[in-house]
Amino acid sequence: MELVGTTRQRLITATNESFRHRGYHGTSVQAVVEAAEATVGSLYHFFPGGKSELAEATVQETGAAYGDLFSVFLAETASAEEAVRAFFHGAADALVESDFIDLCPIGTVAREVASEDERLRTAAADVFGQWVDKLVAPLVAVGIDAETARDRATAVICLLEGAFVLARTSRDAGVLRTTGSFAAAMIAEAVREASARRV
Amino acid sequence: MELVGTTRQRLITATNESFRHRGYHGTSVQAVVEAAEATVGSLYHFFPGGKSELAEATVQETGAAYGDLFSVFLAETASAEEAVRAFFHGAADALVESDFIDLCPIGTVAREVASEDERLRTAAADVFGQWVDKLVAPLVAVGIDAETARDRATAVICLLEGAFVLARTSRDAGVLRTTGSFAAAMIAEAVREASARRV
DNA sequence: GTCTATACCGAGATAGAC
DNA sequence: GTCTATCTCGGTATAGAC
Repeated sequence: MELVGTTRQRLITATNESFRHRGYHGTSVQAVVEAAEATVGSLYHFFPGGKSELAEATVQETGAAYGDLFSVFLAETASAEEAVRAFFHGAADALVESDFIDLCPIGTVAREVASEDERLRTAAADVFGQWVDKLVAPLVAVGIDAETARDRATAVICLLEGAFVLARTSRDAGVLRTTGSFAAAMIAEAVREASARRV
Repeated sequence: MELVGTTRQRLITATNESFRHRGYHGTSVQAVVEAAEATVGSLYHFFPGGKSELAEATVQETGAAYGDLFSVFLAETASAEEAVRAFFHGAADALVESDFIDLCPIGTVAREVASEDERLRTAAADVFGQWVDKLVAPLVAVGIDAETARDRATAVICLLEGAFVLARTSRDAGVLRTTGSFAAAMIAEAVREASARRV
């Protein structure tokens, strides 16, 4: 693991890494502290709320990083359709390289604690909301109405999150590639319909 | 909770229930035993492999139950498209009724342990495979080629699994309904294409 | 801001009577 | 097949020196 950045950053990186392997309840603060080459004292200094607060920060920062990554794909490709396809394919590559580690610990953590840790649940919900918003923007920009754009974008995130589950479980990254094609096609279709309506 | 059936069945029911709230690592054998009104002795009698073996049986039996449920929808509706739509809508209702409990603990458990418990991972992968097979069958029956049928069926399961994550996280069952419409439309489109090719 | 020591609890699992 | 008692370990969190 990369031991870079401030103590706070290393703690978050180590937490994220552990979440990807074992989820929230499978992650111990002791193990996080060791992996981050920090101490429990430091952890409770930065995160007085303990494990839950550390998890919240990890979800928020990891979620934002994913959002930024999608923005990069949007900027580097010609359309939302292409960006979506590239994102799914990039995810497939990353999955294989990482030996099928969990690509979205946020989804895992959210499912584990949604019934019992409201702050952590809303943190995860906010992340998913931001991702949807990120994808809605370029769709609305090409003339798709707001509601349709939101439904399609949500479906793409569902497809992505579901493909993460199946791919990790079956150790088959191909799911992400075929699913990515559907997601891209779904976006392309919405764009076509919108431009046809404008004519 | 329903305290019915043999001790073994009650243990599995209680385990499933706890998985839906807290996942695998958040579930303790003691809590399971209490909820099932059994004892640790009984648990280790039926599941000598302990928690892991109990989880494996729970994943298998719960997975099969979901598969059977989909078969019922298939039998009671006129087409795979309708069955898919009905399944998603039924899930949305169940989610609200259950106060947004995890609708698919299998996905959660798989993500938590896929890197560390190979038997449990394959048990979950088998379940997802069976679900895909269940949906592939009626598609092939109406003339869709095997590969297309498999890709579409897989996408539907991804959509379902992803919608579970988002719906539970954001406490919004609407995601399951709109996503279900996309899933059904995707199936309907494949059916149309297949019949057009036959003409 | 970092460290160690420790309090306190609950985990999974086993033994052996019944 | 069921029960209780118990073993051993690791969990989160805190206290207080530095």
